[in-house]
Amino acid sequence: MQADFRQLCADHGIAMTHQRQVLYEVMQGMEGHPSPEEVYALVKKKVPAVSLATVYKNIHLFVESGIFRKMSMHHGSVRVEMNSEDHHHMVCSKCKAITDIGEKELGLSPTQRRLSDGFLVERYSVDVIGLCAKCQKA
Amino acid sequence: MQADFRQLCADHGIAMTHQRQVLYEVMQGMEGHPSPEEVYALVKKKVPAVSLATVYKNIHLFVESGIFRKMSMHHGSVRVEMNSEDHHHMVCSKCKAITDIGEKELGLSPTQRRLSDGFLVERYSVDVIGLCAKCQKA
DNA sequence: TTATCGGACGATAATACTTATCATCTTTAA
DNA sequence: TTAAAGATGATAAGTATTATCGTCCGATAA
Repeated sequence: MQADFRQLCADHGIAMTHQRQVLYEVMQGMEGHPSPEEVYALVKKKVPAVSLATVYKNIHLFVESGIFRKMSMHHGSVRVEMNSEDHHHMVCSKCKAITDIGEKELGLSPTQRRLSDGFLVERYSVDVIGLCAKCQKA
Repeated sequence: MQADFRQLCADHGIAMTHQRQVLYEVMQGMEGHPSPEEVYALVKKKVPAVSLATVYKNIHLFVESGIFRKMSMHHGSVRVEMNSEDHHHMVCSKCKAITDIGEKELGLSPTQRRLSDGFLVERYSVDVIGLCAKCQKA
């Protein structure tokens, strides 16, 4: 599996380092939209000398090189998307909780590949704003 | 028109002050997604003694009371939506430029009012990620 | 109109998050 | 194996935002 990560790095044109490997594995094991601090805390358990700056730098590197996808909206800090399925987000306007919802379940399948001004579509990202079940009761 | 703003404040349950009125009028005159600093710069021309903190506090107040809508995604700072038409956003994955696109033009009209886990839909906010015309050439 | 009181204001300190700097160490490629 | 390029850790600095607090303003009642 170290070989796997080495290959992944090669495929994405970045150097393979021990810190990056641990960071990648830790992030793979997390769900939802972890913050840099949360990732840092876990990486530190395996590499106590790791620096927060390294975590930030490599999260950005992973995002830029396409290994992970960024989803920073609605949080006060940078977040990375750990759900690799096609999905969107439900955002509660009251408690701000963010829940994933599958593309199919959302029942929204845009097809246009080119929009006004010649904008070339890569993908759609939908936020459904509303009230979660818990906040409806209150 | 001062009476208008007074009424608006009353309708939204907030007190009317000179600073708030100027802030509101300045923001009404801005397009796109101005940052607090940009708003502050303009307000300062009319009320030189205004504090940046007041601008922040009242932008939040306007958003919380429903006078304006927040759209903070993709920017490094809080942004307010000045386009009152129903619309979504096209985000260039290369240059990060954000352009509005009308609801109709997007060709996406979701209808579901209730989603999984009983989530009650208020509205949909769609970000189209892709390449703007300029970045496609380069 | 004036007195009163709660909320709003301005100045600025503090905080949260993120990035920059730089000396040292590790990877990569020859 | 070795030199060059790049990565790391420690920490300073930067950016955006929020908290604090003494003073002042605006809404209400008299």
